[in-house]
Amino acid sequence: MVRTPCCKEEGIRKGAWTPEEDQKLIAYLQRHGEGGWRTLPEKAGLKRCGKSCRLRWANYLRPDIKRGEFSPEEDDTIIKLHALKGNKWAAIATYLAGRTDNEIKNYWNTNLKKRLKQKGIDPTTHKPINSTDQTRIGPKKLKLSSSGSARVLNRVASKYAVDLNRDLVTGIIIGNSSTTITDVSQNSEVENSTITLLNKTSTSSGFSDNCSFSDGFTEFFSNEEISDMSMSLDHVGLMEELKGILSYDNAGAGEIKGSPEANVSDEMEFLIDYWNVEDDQDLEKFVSSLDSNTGGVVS
DNA sequence: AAGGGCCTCAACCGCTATAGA
DNA sequence: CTCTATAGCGGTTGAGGCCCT
Repeated sequence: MVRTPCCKEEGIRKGAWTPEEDQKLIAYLQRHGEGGWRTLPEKAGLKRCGKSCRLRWANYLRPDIKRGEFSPEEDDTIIKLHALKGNKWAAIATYLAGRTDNEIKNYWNTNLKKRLKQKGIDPTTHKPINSTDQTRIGPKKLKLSSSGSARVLNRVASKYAVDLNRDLVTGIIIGNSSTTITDVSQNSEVENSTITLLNKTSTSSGFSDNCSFSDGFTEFFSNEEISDMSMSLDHVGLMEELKGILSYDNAGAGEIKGSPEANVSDEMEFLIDYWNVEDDQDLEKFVSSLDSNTGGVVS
């Protein structure tokens, strides 16, 4: 099937928007709200295609857009999220109130990327340049950086859950977990995902009792590593957040049958470049204890 | 002052995902 | 199930401004 281009008509304007066009678009959207982008231009008296109108609104005219320089905190958040998610600009934008995916993408390409390079860090892999083998040697404490630890968290979450749980863990890592946990209780999709996770891990002994994710977590990582990865949360806070997520709603074993299994090979694709054999071995040791309790190994 | 190169970022393009008929 | 419209995403482009020589 070949899609017809949205701007095929003659007389459709392209290029920079004039203040008059902006005013027409704002006025129309204030009266009628967002949506119906296909028919909007004609109704609003604009010689633009609907897509152009939507982008102009989403990236520039929306009243909640924050303009101006990025703060160091925002820089830090973008870098951490990029290490976790890659070029998923829309996903990254959800963690930065008032910033658009387009703005973050531009900022990354024009500023942050260069800055990382200047610091000797590969902006794609977030690993030091000219030391591609660095993470494969040396003791564990040296190879697990904060982003490495974050990746371990992601990997564990991925092993037991669908994307939404990984997002919750991401929330913890960048320090806005209270928001995401609040979202859990208000979003049935996230709730199901979280209960799925819980069921996977609680089918035998009960996850929040003697098969505690967070207990295993403290065995798996050193205090230094945990402290490193908690970033804006203290150690106890991080553990409590994890327990909170994993014991959400006190869902019992087997409450959800036939839940979609996380496809690790797909979900973990974003980690492949970062991961190394030792990480795998360490992780396997950790998760095998959970697997032996759940009776189900995702591979 | 001029002009060439570089940088920034709004806007566009091509594609996929999703919903509904 | 198929088809189509629409929304959304990520990559790319290009106009305009800035800087350097």
